[in-house]
Amino acid sequence: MVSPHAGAAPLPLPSPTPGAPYARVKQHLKAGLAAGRWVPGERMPSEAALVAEFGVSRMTVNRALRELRSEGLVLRTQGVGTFAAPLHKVSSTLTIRDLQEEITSRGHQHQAVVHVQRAEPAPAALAAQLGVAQGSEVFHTLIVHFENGVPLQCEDRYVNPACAPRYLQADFTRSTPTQVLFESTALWRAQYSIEAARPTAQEARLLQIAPAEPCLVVVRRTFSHDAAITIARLVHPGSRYALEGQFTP
Amino acid sequence: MVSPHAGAAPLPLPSPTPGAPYARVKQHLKAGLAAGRWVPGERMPSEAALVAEFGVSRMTVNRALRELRSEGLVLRTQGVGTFAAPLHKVSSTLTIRDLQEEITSRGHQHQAVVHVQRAEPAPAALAAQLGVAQGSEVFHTLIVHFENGVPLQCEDRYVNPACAPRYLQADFTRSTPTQVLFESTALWRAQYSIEAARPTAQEARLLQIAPAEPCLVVVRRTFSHDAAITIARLVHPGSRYALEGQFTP
DNA sequence: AAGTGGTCTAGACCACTGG
DNA sequence: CAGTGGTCTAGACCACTTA
Repeated sequence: MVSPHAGAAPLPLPSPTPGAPYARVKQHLKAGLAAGRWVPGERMPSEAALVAEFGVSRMTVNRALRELRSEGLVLRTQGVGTFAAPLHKVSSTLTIRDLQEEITSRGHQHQAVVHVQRAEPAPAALAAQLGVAQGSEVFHTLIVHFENGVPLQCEDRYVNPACAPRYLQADFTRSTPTQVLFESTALWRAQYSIEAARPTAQEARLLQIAPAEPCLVVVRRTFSHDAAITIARLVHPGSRYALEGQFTP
Repeated sequence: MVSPHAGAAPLPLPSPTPGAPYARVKQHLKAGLAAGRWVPGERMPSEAALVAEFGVSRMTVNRALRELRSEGLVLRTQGVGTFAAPLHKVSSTLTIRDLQEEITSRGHQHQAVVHVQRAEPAPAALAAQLGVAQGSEVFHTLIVHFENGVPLQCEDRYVNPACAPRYLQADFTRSTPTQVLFESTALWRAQYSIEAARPTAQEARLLQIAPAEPCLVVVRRTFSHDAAITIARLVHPGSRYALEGQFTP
């Protein structure tokens, strides 16, 4: 047969399962895993076995298995075999969205009030984290974000000037620091810390909440290669904001 | 040439870049994106162009591009082309680990105290969320987890009996509810909500904290297919616990 | 030595988009 | 129509593990 499609019968062929062959193989295995057909750690059919079972080429079943592995559903070891992944590791991932994107996607109005936008000498601890000389100037912004007039986030941010020399020229009532910083930078990595804490006196005032109200505090450090780009402290009133996410294996 | 390797020159050939060809193509594009060679939204080389440039087969560049898309770095549209992904979406993912795993991986001691472990008639709201008849019995556990003797998490959990009939027989001082529930279930999905809030009076007492201390509250609903397995409210003292995570594109 | 996964190729057909 | 991505194949060579 010259090609998989050229050789197909001219009839519409009641396809056993719709979709591309690699997807059918993948779906079959996924269903088996969901049904507990293979206990975690148990050996699963080899590529050769699946080739025989489905009558497809090895590349096709290989792709199905490769994707299942990238989804964390199976473990594969060269020379050994494919195994159902032990799902004991209940670590999962949560999606964090950009606040402004979140607000506008809800169809609500986003508004930003800029309280600080200037260069400042960096305190020692901060200078170390940003990787700049102690006492050298860094950019500092303090912005409060509103959703339909309600203060939702207090964003206290320091930026490494070497990474974004024009940062202070931006109009943060129109675009957000995130947009300004990352519109040109393509690849970066970030560290998060999420905790519950009381706001500082200033934060309570800016967010118009009681000083004792619990707040969700996200600290985000962003790096490009090894240079630190920015450190942000994002404070949200606990009564008005929750991080939500989904996880599907 | 019969095979890519069979046809290779007998010389060791100073390989231009180490690694598999598809990985080289992928890495080349990734580096270009990191360097800003293509502005977000800009058109990138077609598969045919990359085939010519790297002297590899189309399947190979296709795999590289497919993986880049699954990593969210490029967008592809059939009949149109491949484009650098707009990085405006600064949504990122955060890893949530199982608390017990976290404690033991720190080399610390984990301890659990069980305060409630019984079947109860489900309140209306809960019955709806678990998808059981109102007033029917559900399993309820209330467990406090300690790290080296310090209370770190108050776990209030309801379980759908149909999904785990033997749940109440477990010894939760030895294994955790998570382990008991998911040692057999292979595929599931979960919804998270993370917020800052004050503890209830009972929670404050169990966690040995002041009633006004901010707490990090994680509510996790877990489903299998469409049946709800369990709903858990995990309360952590803000002063003792933070969720931490990394994000790399 | 046999079995397994990891990878590559050359060429093919298809569906879709755009001019 | 030409160009693009989406997919499949049959066969190949390799590295690795296990017996």
